[in-house]
Amino acid sequence: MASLRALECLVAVADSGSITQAARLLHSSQPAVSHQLATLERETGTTLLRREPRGVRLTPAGRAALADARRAIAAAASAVRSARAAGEATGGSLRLACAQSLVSVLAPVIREWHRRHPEVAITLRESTSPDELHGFIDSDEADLALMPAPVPGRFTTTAVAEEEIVLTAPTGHPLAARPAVPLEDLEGAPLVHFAPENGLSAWLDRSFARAGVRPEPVMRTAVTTAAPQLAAAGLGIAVCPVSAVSDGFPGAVRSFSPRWVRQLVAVTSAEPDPLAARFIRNLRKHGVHVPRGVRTQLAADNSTSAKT
Amino acid sequence: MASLRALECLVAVADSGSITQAARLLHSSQPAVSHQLATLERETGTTLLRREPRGVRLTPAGRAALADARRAIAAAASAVRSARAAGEATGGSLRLACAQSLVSVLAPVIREWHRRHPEVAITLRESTSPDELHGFIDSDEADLALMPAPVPGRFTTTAVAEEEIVLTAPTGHPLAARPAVPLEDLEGAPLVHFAPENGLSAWLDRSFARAGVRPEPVMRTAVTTAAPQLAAAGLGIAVCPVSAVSDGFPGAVRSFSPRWVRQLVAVTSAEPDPLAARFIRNLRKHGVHVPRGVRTQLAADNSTSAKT
DNA sequence: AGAAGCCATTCAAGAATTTTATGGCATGGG
DNA sequence: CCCATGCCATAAAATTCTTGAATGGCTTCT
Repeated sequence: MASLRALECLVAVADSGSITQAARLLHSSQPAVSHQLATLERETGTTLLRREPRGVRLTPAGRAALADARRAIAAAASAVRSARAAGEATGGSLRLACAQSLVSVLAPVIREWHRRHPEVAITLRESTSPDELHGFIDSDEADLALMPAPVPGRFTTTAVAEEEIVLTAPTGHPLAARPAVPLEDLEGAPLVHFAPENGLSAWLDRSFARAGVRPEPVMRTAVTTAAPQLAAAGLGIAVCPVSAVSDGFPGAVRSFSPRWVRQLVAVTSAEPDPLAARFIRNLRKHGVHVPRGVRTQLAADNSTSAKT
Repeated sequence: MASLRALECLVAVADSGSITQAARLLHSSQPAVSHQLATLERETGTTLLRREPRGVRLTPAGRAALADARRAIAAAASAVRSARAAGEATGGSLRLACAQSLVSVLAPVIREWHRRHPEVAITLRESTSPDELHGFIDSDEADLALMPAPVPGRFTTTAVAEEEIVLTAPTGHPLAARPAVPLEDLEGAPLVHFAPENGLSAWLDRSFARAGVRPEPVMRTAVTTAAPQLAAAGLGIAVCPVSAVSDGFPGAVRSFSPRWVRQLVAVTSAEPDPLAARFIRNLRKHGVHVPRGVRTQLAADNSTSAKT
């Protein structure tokens, strides 16, 4: 393969009409350029330029190579420029993934990011299944996933925020009578649960089991935001992240007592690359907006990147 | 500037997902590739790939550089391919120039050439002025010019063909009574001459002077092919290359006695480059078709390229 | 004739690349 | 549990490339 240097020499010679001048342009010596050109001619098997008393001029073969040589040089320069831009968050692309229920959490961060880094192309995939999110990272379909803890240990996680788990119920429901509800009170309560493909399903079951409480599932939905809606419609209560409760929710929303929160973490397959790292910083710094005025708490300062 | 080698490494790593594999693809050793990538990362100031236990994967910055890297490599390869193609007459472009009157001589050669080398882009400029043709070569606006001898000594010329100079006259003109006309007979004859900007003008004058004969110019035209037409229309006689006499010419055409020919030469600014040289060979070999059955004679075999 | 500009060649120094050898780390099988 | 395997990084040596200095040939201009 022809070296880029040789192609630069060809271009410089074409532009200046002389090897000596080209050497000056390239901050090099005349024999060096001469040699590069000779090498290129040997490789192409043709004369690229005619040597004349007052300089050189391109042969048709030289002209033929010239355009591509310019392209090659430009592309190489562009390659390092693109990489550098991505490193400085002024270019490149960032592929995000997140749990479906967290889109509303992520959206304002993305909006703010895009305002500050309009050159970075953002892609967002969402999923209700933690396994699928893990798969996105494993198979390198996403650079970074935002999802609730816990996460398998093979990933690198950065704690980003905490999200409150709340009880939702129809207005006037007995459980909603108190400002904060002990988890034990859910024993036997009619629960709008989640379908197994929704990651919340297994997680809630684990949490209930750990607390020794057994609500009564009356139905299941895969759509996270649907559960509180269904509950408000009178089917029972629902337990879900506060981010799944839409603005203008037509039911009651109550904290648990004690407050119940889960970690939101940024997941990468290893130490985050510069672009992802910067996004993660934004994620933590920018704060996370959650509907209905219930503020998701920012992670404590000591929640740094950690391979669990 | 990033070396092409480093970009190749990046591409190979992206394709194979591992530095070791990439090294195999590149017929190189693993540390060599590793080192190239490290250099590239140093130059771009970012990590291009994340090292993981089972290989590596690109960071966003790596992805950003990847597309351009591929382009650069492709363009570089294309550059040498283009040059090689031009050297073998399977590509490139050839810029021809010729005396206006010789278009009819050149046309069939170009047609045949184009049939055999369809990938070579041919450009043809024409001019009635030898000086302008010389200028095309001097200023590198043309690779090769076909024109009548003589040519200033600074050029390299290759004799290509001989072209007969003929007398044209209205049918029944006294000078046309004989099958071949001695040049002396033109003394005092009414001549349709050429305008000064037409190269034939000065050349004819020189030739007449050398022969000691003085025809009587009755008018002048800059358009070579117009002279025989005007002569046939009754204005007098005309002396011009046989190639300027169109097919179906409505007058008499006579050779001189002895035959009067002029050399047609291919002019280049120096030793012709491979593509031009090949075209010149075609020019000589293919033979030159001339209207009205009067064959232009091929140059003798010993008329080789020569710096006069 | 001499000066100046341009290019090719030669040769030695310097730089960059590659190889060889080695070590750390994680994974998977006996 | 331990070893074999596969991956990458590092270090040092060898090789290869590239460059620079000096020189000579050529042509043109003065």
